[in-house]
Amino acid sequence: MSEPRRLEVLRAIVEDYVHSREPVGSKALVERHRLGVSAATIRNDMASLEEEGLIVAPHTSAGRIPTEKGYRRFVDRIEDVKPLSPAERRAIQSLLEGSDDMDVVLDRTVRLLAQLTHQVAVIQVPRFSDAKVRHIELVGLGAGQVLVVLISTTGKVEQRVVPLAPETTDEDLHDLKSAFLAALSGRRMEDVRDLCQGAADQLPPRLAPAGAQLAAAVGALARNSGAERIIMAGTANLARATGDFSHTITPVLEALEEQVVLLRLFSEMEQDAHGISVSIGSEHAHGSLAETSVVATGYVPGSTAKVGVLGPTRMDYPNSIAAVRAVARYLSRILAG
Amino acid sequence: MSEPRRLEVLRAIVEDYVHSREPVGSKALVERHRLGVSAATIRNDMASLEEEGLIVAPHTSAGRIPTEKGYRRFVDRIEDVKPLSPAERRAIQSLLEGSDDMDVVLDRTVRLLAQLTHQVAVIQVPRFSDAKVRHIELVGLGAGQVLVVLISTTGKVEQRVVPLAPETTDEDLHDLKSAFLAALSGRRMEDVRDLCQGAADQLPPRLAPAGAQLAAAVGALARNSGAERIIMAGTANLARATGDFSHTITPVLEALEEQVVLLRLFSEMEQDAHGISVSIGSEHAHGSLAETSVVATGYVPGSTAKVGVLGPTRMDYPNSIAAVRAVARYLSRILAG
DNA sequence: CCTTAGCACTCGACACGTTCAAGTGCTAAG
DNA sequence: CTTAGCACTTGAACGTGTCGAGTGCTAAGG
Repeated sequence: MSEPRRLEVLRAIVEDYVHSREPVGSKALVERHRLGVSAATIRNDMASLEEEGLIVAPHTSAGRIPTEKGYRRFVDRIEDVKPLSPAERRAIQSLLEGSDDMDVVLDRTVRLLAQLTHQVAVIQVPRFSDAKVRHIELVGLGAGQVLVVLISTTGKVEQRVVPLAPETTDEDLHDLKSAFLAALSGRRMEDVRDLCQGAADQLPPRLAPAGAQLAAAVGALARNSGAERIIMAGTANLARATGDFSHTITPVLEALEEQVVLLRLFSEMEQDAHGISVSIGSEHAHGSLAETSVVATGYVPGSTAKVGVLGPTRMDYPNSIAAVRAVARYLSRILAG
Repeated sequence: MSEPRRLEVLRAIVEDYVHSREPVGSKALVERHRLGVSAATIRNDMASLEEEGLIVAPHTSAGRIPTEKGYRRFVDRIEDVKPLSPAERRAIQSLLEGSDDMDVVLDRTVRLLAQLTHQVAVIQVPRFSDAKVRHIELVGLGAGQVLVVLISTTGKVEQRVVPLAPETTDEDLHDLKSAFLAALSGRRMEDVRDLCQGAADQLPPRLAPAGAQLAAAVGALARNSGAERIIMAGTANLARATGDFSHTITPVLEALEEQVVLLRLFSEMEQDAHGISVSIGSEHAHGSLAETSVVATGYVPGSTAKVGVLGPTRMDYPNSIAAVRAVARYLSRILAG
């Protein structure tokens, strides 16, 4: 009962089960894989694997299916990521080339990844904690409304419409803009809120009320600029992959709408040796994602931002890992260029 | 066999079926509704309704379920929209008050509507075809990159990062900004593209290459500013409502990801007497939405922008109509204020 | 002409028993 | 350690019979 062969059996079971969605038995295994031994031997191996908790039999006379622990062992044993097919490489290349706005690139990427893996693809947009204030613009819209625009050194733009006393003139706005610009230009986004306060306090009394309101708005924008956000695509794949278990898809869709859950999950994942994180089923404590796995990796060196896919525990891990890694590499190359 | 009673029977069938999801028979009908006649009479009425094509029996000895035509007749007969419950009114009021950025308001609204109706809620963000250029800003980001910001009179901000020859100085940028601003300020968004071309042509030769690039970018932004967009929430409700028909939920989710389908659908809907559009099942030709209905209405007087819900044909139309109408009213009030 | 009671009829849902085959664990021999 | 053989378990599939919901029809009554 050699250990390497047992793991080979586990691999075969996982592969067949992912492919067929049905418990796989000893006989089918020796037929589909050249294992060089008979079904009886496989049965002995399976018994050991079951004792180890890597596979289970749903009922007495059915084949075995991998447990979460089994998937984990399987994933950990993946040594070299199989490269994508030329067609897939071409798809990535053609879809992502043509430098564009970051939001556009991320949007395309997430769709592409969903298509490549047939899973739900997710991208956490990078946060740039070291962003600084590059510019501020106050634009009167008439009707006592002012549009406040805050631009960071990373090219991120936040805007908000603020109601202001109608008697505020364009000159007043100009003065206010100068004051805020002087106080904030080049400062770190995290500090903006406090600095706004200070700037507003030093304004001439005539501008004080407007200044206070604007300070609050700018502060909110700065905080907003650091807000984490998630974009995704391919939720339809979830329905297709899950079969007819509507009770299992509902909580997942709910969790996906609550971006907070995913953000927490991402932040808790630990990268493995290949720089890719895989979280399987109940390994993440979020109950609504009990039967789903996540494969993710970072794509911006300095940041915690991640890109990945999410699907049923019974998913094609090698393919997902390969696609996620490839997409992340292209992505970071594009964003760096 | 009075016509009014027959329609009353149809109403009862629709209501019961929506509630129970099971074919409803004559006996159950007289028990649950005070129709004042016996089951036998109801049976005669049902036979007529079936002949009219308003209801069908899935098989010989089952109750009847409404056809699309039946739902249509039912919806057309809704005279006065039942008002929302006080609790629901309060929910709307408390969630939507506190004036904020439009995107934030729309985001909250779509979630609220999904919660109120237990359906998928959809909002088409308004396009403002009469928007004019309010401001342009060029912000150097270093590394030969420039952030182009285009602000419309409606407070909409579009931005894009453009690569530019690194030797372009801040002064050059200032000149370019002045040139574009002079050419575009106050002009209609639709004309921006052509005007950009003209402005770029008149630049001094030194700035011509940069100007051409920027002109292209600004033109793209202007067109982008008019792009239609859709936000939605409550996809999990779809899974819950659909039961275990995974084959019916998949194409719907796919259609929802393809915003184009929804935009087309919205544009093709015709408002009924109450200003609310209801499209039932195959009334809209989009195959993937064969068994789904849409209830929608406009919420910005001048625009085609719509807010609505989407769900299975077997949905609670009165409630959906009431919620959509109420939310649309609050929304337009907020956006107008 | 409409309503109603009664009745025969249809047909899916359900419960039950039987068969079938996949798959296992065990044992004994190589 | 591997393997063939075999008894055993058990879910899935199938056929059968019963049950009941629901219908359509007919004939009688207002």
